[in-house]
Amino acid sequence: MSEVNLSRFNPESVPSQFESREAEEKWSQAWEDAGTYRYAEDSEAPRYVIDTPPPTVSGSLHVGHVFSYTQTDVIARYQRMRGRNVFYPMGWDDNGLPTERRVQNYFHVRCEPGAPAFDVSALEQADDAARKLPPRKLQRGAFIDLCVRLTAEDEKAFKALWQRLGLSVDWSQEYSTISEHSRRMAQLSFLDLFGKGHVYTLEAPTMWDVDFKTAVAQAEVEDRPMKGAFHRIRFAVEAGGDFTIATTRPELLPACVAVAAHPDDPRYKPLIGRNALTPLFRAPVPIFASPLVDPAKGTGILMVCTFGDATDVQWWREEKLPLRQTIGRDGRMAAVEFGTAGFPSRDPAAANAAYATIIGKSMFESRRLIVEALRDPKGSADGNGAAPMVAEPEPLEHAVKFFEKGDRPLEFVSSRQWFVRLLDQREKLIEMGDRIEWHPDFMRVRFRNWTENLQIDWCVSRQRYFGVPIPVWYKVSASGETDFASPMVPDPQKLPVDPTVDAPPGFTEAQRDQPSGFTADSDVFDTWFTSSLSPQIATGWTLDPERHRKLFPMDVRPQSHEIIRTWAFYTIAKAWLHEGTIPWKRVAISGWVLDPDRKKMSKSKGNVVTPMHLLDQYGSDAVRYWSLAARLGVDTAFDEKVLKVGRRLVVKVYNATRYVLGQEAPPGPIAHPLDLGFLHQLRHATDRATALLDAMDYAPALDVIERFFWDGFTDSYLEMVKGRARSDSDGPGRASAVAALRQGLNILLRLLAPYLPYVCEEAWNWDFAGEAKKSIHLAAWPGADEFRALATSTEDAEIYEVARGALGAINRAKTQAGGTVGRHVASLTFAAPPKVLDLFRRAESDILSATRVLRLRTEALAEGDSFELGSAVTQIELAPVPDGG
RNA sequence: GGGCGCUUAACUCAGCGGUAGAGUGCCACCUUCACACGGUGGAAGUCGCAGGUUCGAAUCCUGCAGCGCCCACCA
Repeated sequence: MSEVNLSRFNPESVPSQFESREAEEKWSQAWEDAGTYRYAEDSEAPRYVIDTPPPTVSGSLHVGHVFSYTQTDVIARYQRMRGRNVFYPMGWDDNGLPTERRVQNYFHVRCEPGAPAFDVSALEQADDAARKLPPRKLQRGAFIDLCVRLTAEDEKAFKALWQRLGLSVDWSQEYSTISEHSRRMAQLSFLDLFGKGHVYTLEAPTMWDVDFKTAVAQAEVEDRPMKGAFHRIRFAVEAGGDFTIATTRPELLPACVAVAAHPDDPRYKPLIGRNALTPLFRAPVPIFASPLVDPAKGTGILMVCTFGDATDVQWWREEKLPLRQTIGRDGRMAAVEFGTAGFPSRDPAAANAAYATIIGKSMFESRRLIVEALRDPKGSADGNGAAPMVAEPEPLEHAVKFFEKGDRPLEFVSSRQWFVRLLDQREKLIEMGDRIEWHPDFMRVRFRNWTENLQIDWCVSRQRYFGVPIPVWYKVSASGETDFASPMVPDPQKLPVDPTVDAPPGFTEAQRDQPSGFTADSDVFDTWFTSSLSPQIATGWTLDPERHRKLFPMDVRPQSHEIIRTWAFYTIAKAWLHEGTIPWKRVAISGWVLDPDRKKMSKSKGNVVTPMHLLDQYGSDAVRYWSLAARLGVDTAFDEKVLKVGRRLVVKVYNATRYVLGQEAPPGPIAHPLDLGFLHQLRHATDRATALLDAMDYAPALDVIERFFWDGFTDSYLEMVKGRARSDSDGPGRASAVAALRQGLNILLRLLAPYLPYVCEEAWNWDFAGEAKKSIHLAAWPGADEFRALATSTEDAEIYEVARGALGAINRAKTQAGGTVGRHVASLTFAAPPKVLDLFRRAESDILSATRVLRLRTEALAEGDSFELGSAVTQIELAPVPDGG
């Protein structure tokens, strides 16, 4: 039984149209003031913990952000209404190269570890005069301060968008990946891994970006198709004879250290074990056999250089070949001298003359010059009068490795780097991935594939400035040699440190870079090293073990699929290495927003849609509707029509509430079978939506809720009870109708609240919020107890369904007879089996009132005959159109 | 080259073993007292192609094609 009070709501007291912009401003402020979405630190209520993706704030905002973040928010809101203590923080990823570039330009500064201290607090944006001077050099701490300052502005823009969009984030849990806290966490992570032996430093050939001048990790590398050409170049055999190799990188000829052919290739078998002589440089290099050589590719015999590609690195290791690094860290040809131990040559004078032309030149320029030289017969290794280039270059397209943010191909450069050991953890990491629920499930395959195919340990050191410093120093021997074998790390209590500024334990600043003193590791961590700690940063980890225990492992990690191999992978790796567990129970992978031509939106293509004007035009709720109509993991073409549909729903919710709350009746129970039947079916819809939301299927749940709202409520039930709800003669019927309308609306608003937080909050507050004005977003999700109290039955539901069907059948008959909705029907015959007729009669007056039928005849069909409710109207006669006036 | 996903009405998408669905758009009608950002009704699809399993397939299996994504040693 449910009692209703006389309505306290006057529809005239609210605007006749929903003003989204005003509602958004009003309610986002109200929620923040009231702490509606605050995580309750001390509560023992079950928690729901979200590992929010920190957006890169230096990037631009586009609809993709709105799309994926809204999908997380609906889950947060649902769980909150289910009574969970929701932990929903927001981080900002301000760490990394994009920010570094912006800060350099904005303030006209450069970072240089070891630069003198400088107070940046008064530094302003550089003006033209300042730009004429060389950039100011800053030590790392000062540079980081500027980055923090500049990104604070970007973060404001993001925060404004998130608040406008109605993300139910707990803003007291805000963090950024370069903050002191995050730096401390990253360094603690390093110390923990260091103590457990999971990190090591090594001088080795590493993938290197020549523009950013830093090492990069496998996860940040992508293949891009590039035009190239096979160059067929004749080598001499020292004992006599020659052969022709094919290469796409002739500029690496001076770095050639060996020649390889397949062991079973009859053409080259006699050469194995002998020495070849390179053209131009006359370097003697061994010829060895390797099954990795494809006899069908090129000429079937190839030159091995340090380093042309990953196979070169492998051969270099396996065959213990010498290192001849000609490409410098800037991508230009380094100065080397032939005729020395490192660069042997049978004709040093000719070799040096040839090499002199390319010193300091870029890779492409060097290639051009070397090819030109190879066309000259003088360059041949055996002086037989023929040019080493035996044919014109044969164009081809091949995949070349690039740093994902880079513009020029990666080179393999030997350098000292820090690595996290992951190859030895592959099986465990795969196991962790399998323990996690992936939504949608097929995304787990991406994780597995990546983990299985991991080739190298995680290179975490970067030769950059704006990042978390690697907290390491090295001893310098009495003779001035740096001892990389035994790195020194700081006291965990003293973090964060900057080793280029702070001295290691037991040393003083005066001993920096001195014999018998110490030297700093001047590198910073890969930004993923910090980002992969987003759960630990948010919980406080070892700094607040009790809090960490409550929040970790987390419930869900929302993210997009292109960073499974980075963010998801590294976060799983960190949780495993640090605590031997998974970081979260579920991963929710959002799809991409594609442009209407189904192409990925990207700044370079110029097809990016920015979100603000959409919010202005359609309102946040409608934009959210669009985001939430798309299932997890499914890429969706941007379609403004869906925004219109969302807007339509918002307006309908607003108007339906205005109407329902305007109905008045004396208190009375919900007793009419049609009313009970309506609520019974609403219960069904609620149960289905609840089950779907529990499985994170928010989009199908929205479909269920929305469909019931339109078809089950506004288009049918509401129309049928309009008459009874203002009846002067049927007091109990009127009380029942008004109570059921209010009850149904109350429930529907709560079901829609996670999707359309603004309009639902607005409508809720007209009456349902009560004296306390408690937010709908803290109201309970409609549950079984609530419905049980209504004592509905399946028979009621049958009455309601027959009534809906009859309404449709009569409307159809009316339209076909040429009538309109408002036209009265003089007489109508409704033919159905007795059982259906019986159900029909229980709601007859409501049906007739909604369809304006004046006189009804019923006709009982034989039970068991085929019968369709849609064609139950067997006769209809419209009433005459009343005279105008 | 390997893997994953998608292919259903003009458009955007649901359905995933039992007689083809929604919304938009289109057509007709309606100033009906919540809402014209509305209402009522209608037309519209051999569910990418070819096989197979089944009493029955858009739905399961196999193969193929197109699109997209992820991955793969640049000779």
